[in-house]
Amino acid sequence: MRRQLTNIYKRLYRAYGPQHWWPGDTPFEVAVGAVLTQNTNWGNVERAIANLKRAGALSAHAIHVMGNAELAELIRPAGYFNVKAERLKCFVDFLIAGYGGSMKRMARVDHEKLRPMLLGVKGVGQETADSILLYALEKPVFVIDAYTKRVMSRHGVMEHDEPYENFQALFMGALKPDVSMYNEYHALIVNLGKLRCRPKNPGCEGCPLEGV
DNA sequence: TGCCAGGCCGGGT
DNA sequence: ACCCGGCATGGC
Repeated sequence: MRRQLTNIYKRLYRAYGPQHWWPGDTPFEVAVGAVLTQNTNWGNVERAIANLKRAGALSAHAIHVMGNAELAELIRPAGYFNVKAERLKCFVDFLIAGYGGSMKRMARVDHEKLRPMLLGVKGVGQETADSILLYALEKPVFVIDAYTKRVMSRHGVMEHDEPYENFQALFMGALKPDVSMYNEYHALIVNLGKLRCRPKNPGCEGCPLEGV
């Protein structure tokens, strides 16, 4: 299994090169993006983040003091804007209450302790928590998402309906903890999913994983 | 035009 | 412990 997972990584990396994720200028912006991109096209998230920046609202304090309706209006392009406004608020409340609004201070917490705390925030599920841990806080945590399940199940690594924890345990049991590799691996999978590994394309023609 | 996008929650079984 | 409906915009 270790061989197969490293092989897949090497093939993707050779085919597409480094992805330099996460798209975002600061750890806080990465965390905001992680919430906004839930079941949502990244392009729409970019508009929402641009709105926040233009309004000078891309900070823990600004979001903390903003009304839910006003926040929802700014993030409207990201979809589910009412729920996401509340979720952003919950995350920001958590960040302010525990770490004075500082991602840097939150990063000092051991990730095995921090992960369940993040999961306790309403609106932060496993993928969002792990995206924040890996991409905003640079913790060696492997992120699983819909693409990962789709790609890996298609190549016989694991059944698609296995739960998140099983996929994550598979990767983290097989691969040494390595922040930059975990970062690239997940980004490459998403890139692959966007490009061609989709339900309408069962053959994956020309896919770098052909035969794996 | 309909389907899909880097999920998550709450209520029901 | 699972299953499902709801949440919503924009691109193709």
